[in-house]
Amino acid sequence: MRKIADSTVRRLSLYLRFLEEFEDQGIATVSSDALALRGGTTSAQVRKDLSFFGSFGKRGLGYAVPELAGRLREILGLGRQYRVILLGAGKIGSALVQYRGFQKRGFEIVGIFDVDPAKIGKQWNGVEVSDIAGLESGIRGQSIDIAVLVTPADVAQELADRIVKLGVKAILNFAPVQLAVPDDVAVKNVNLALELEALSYALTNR
Amino acid sequence: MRKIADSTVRRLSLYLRFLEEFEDQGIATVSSDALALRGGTTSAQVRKDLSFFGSFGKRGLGYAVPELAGRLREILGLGRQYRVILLGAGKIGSALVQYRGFQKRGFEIVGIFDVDPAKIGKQWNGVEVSDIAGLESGIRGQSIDIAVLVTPADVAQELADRIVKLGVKAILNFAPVQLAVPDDVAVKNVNLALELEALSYALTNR
DNA sequence: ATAGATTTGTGAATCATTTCACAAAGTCTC
DNA sequence: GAGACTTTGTGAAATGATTCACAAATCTAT
Repeated sequence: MRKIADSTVRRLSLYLRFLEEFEDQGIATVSSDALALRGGTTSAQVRKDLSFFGSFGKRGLGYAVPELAGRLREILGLGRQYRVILLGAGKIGSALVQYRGFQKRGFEIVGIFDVDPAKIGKQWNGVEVSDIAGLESGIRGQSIDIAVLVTPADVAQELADRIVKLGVKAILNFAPVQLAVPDDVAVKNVNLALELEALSYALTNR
Repeated sequence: MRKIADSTVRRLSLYLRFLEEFEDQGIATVSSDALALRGGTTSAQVRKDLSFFGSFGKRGLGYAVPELAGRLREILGLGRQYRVILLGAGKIGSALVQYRGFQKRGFEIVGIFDVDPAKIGKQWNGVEVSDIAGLESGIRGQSIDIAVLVTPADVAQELADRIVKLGVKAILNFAPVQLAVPDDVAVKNVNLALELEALSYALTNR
């Protein structure tokens, strides 16, 4: 498959969200212009984004809302369950476990690991927190799709190495470090400090 | 000032973090190549990024670590305190309040607001949670630099409108919606669902 | 001092993304 | 069903971001 820009994939996710809104409102068809308006972009951008994957619209009419939503779910790979482990049972991890959007989209947390003896053994939303020392044996045989790294910066790389060795191909990294991983492992970073500093920059340079 | 790409600003933040690491290790000078290696980019990229703001290096030698760090702090506007309010006292909000990096970089949480009577009145890290109905009177006269939106999606836009009216020029938005704000207000989105779906896409299309 | 090795700063070239603009296909009205 | 109107899909053009490549500046060693 042709290389699709990251920005395009992000917009597809947005479009899907908007389509679901429209679906709830009982709207049957939508034009690229309406989608663009909702998402703060242009109609040409919407059509170009979709055109990478096929042609889903009807000229003169627009897109059938449920159909396009279905196609986008397919493209984004949302038609199945993903098995997720959480590395780090701190504040952010705790917030994530209870985040409903997680479950709703098919991302199921099947394991939580930490080093803190005070946390190990506790039940978190029906999942027991395990000792991270037993990571390898704990998930033996199970296939894990995504690992969420919510640890201090200084152990993030070491843990990334361990989960890569276990065959995990996708990492959502909250630790404020730049992870080094093989090319076939996808990493997305959520870096709060970076966002704040970008705001600081915006406030300073106006 | 010339328009600087968002990606450039993000990289500057990264460089600053690396420079601080080097400073801790007592390294006095660093080449664009060393910085690039640490950040997973190229030396030309580093030099180009910096060149938008001046020329800070010495040919044949590299960059003086503390000096460049200082310049970057200046460029990013990190030389001062920012007054931050938190809208929404949920799980994520709670995690943010205790996040040390926040304080360390000069972002001070001066107000927390929620609708839940069970939360109003509680002390969070020394800051009292206030009724969001009193937002306008609560911050009267105080200047607020940044608002962090950690609310359900359905009230996010309404709250954004209210804080924009109060003169806030920067918003960090955790709600999974696309906010509509005037051009002179900077918005950064942190959208967990989007990141997960980008990973889902990456896992699907390989 | 000189020669050779480094490393910056930056135009030019390349590569990537977005926007334009319009033919083709369809809808809607009367 | 004819004509006016809408809206898609997509090459081509424009804009934006990254990489190349090299002169100029400085350092190091002798």
